[in-house]
Amino acid sequence: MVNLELYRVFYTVAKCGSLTKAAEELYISQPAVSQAIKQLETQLGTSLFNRTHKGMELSAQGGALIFEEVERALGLLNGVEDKLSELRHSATGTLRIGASETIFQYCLADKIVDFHKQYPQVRFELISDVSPKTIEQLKMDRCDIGFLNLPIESDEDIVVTDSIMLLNDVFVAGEAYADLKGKELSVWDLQRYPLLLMEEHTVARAAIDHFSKSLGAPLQPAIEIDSWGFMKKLVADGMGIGCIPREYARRRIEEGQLFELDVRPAMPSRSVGMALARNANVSFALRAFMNLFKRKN
Amino acid sequence: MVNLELYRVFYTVAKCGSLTKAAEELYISQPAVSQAIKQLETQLGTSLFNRTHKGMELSAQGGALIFEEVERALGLLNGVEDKLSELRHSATGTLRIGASETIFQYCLADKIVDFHKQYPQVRFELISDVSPKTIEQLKMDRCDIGFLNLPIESDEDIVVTDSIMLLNDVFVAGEAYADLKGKELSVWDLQRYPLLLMEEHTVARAAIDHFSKSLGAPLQPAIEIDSWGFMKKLVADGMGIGCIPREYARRRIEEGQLFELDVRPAMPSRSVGMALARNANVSFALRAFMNLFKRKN
DNA sequence: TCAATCTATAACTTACGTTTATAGATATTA
DNA sequence: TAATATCTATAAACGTAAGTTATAGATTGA
Repeated sequence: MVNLELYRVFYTVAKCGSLTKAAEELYISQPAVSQAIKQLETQLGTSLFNRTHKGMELSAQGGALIFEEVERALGLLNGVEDKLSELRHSATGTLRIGASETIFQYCLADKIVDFHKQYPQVRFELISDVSPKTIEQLKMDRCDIGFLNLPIESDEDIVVTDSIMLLNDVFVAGEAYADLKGKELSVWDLQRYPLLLMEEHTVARAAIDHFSKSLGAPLQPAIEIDSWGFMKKLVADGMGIGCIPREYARRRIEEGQLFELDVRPAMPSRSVGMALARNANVSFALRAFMNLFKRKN
Repeated sequence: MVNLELYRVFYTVAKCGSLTKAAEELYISQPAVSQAIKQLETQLGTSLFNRTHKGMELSAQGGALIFEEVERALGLLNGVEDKLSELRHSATGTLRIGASETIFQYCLADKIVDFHKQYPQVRFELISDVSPKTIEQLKMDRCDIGFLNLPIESDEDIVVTDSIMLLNDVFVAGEAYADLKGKELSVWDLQRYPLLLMEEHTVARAAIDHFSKSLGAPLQPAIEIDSWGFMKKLVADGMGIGCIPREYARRRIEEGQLFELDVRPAMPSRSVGMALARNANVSFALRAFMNLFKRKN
């Protein structure tokens, strides 16, 4: 098996037409080049060059037969270097983002649109899954960055970079409960109403459960739902009182379809974080995308 | 600039999915492979593999991006080795033959046809030129083998392999000179007839000149010609007496259009030789072709 | 918990590629 | 016809990069 470095020497000599010039180009001495060619010739069992007084020229039945293929091969390998280097120094390639549908919708959609305007060369791959699954995706190198509902279990292979958004869970109701507008309520008061809560095994639900239990007033849902959008609709239709991050319900609240109950104490805010696999490559594009979420001080 | 050998390691690891197996395949130790990959990764500035408990898998934003190109490049370089090796071990490629038109016609035509039947894969390049020029062609690597009218000046860069055919120059005439049939003649007798001789600066002419001068009876041509075919026609038409290798005029003699004069002493025979450039590659095809001219003992 | 399989790392060794120095060959210039 | 310049080839000495051995650490499955 031939040492591939010899092909680089071969190519350079062929292009320069001279051992001496090739040596300069390769930043090695002329005898080194001479020996390399000799070695390649013996290993291939063929003389590749005609030695003339003015230098080296490809022999018709040796070097000339292989020159173009060697050229293409070296071109490909150079391309490989360039490709990766470009990937690190300019915003190209693919950005694989993992997050829950909710986070995509409420936290990322705008950012992704903005980013795409600025760097149209970057392709997106959006992988929507619940936060624990997103962590798996990160570990399995199925996505480059994940956006997670915090807190998550600490994990060796995952680096949580930042908290990019605060979520404030609030209780909301529709016109059917207009009498509650402006009234100060406690968690105990809520137990008397039909509650619409996010389904179990979600960070949002865990937050409510933990909050209500720690106050000694566990809340039971009348209806469990797996989508914020659906919850908002049902609550607006008067099905009961919902618990939802204020940020997700902003529009309906502004439009008056929903109003926020004045529950005290308020639930502590949750946050959405940004996570990377510990050993992942951080491409230029990824870094640029992450910058969109830098805290503005 | 990345050491190209590292790509071979990269490729093998990618295919094997394991450092350990790649090490076996490459006949080097596992740590050597581990280090090579590490080195390639640092030189390319990117991690190429995901290390898992079951081995190495290409990372989506690293190795997977370059794998196919590396594969193609290595394929090309392997192809190069195969191509040259095939060229030495089977009859393929191109055979570039240099010779004078005459030699092509009278000595080589049949052989080339035979060879082509046996090795249809071999392409021919026929370069017809006078013998001294053919020597130049050999030196300049424009042909692989030359067929020359001997003798030639001895030359450092040329190896004359063999004498493949004897040429016996004889004097011939047509029916116009029928009275000379069967008569024994000397060179002096010939001086009285119009002679058709090959033009100067050819081996054939030099042979006649040398022969006649050494006998003290230099022969002057009435007509100088540059083609044996034309000479045969003119002689047959009665323009004079021609001097031509018997081998070239065989058909016309057999058909009775020409007859051979009984000149004594006869001219010494000349020969056609086979010549190679001293440093040339001898491909399998070339060797096979040369075998056609082996003396049959 | 033990055995089997991975990869990673450190320290040592060796062999390959490089350099230096020089010779030889050919063409160009005076 | 020297003398100079410019090629490549070769030998010997050298130094480093690549490979080896040995071992650790991590994960999986019996």
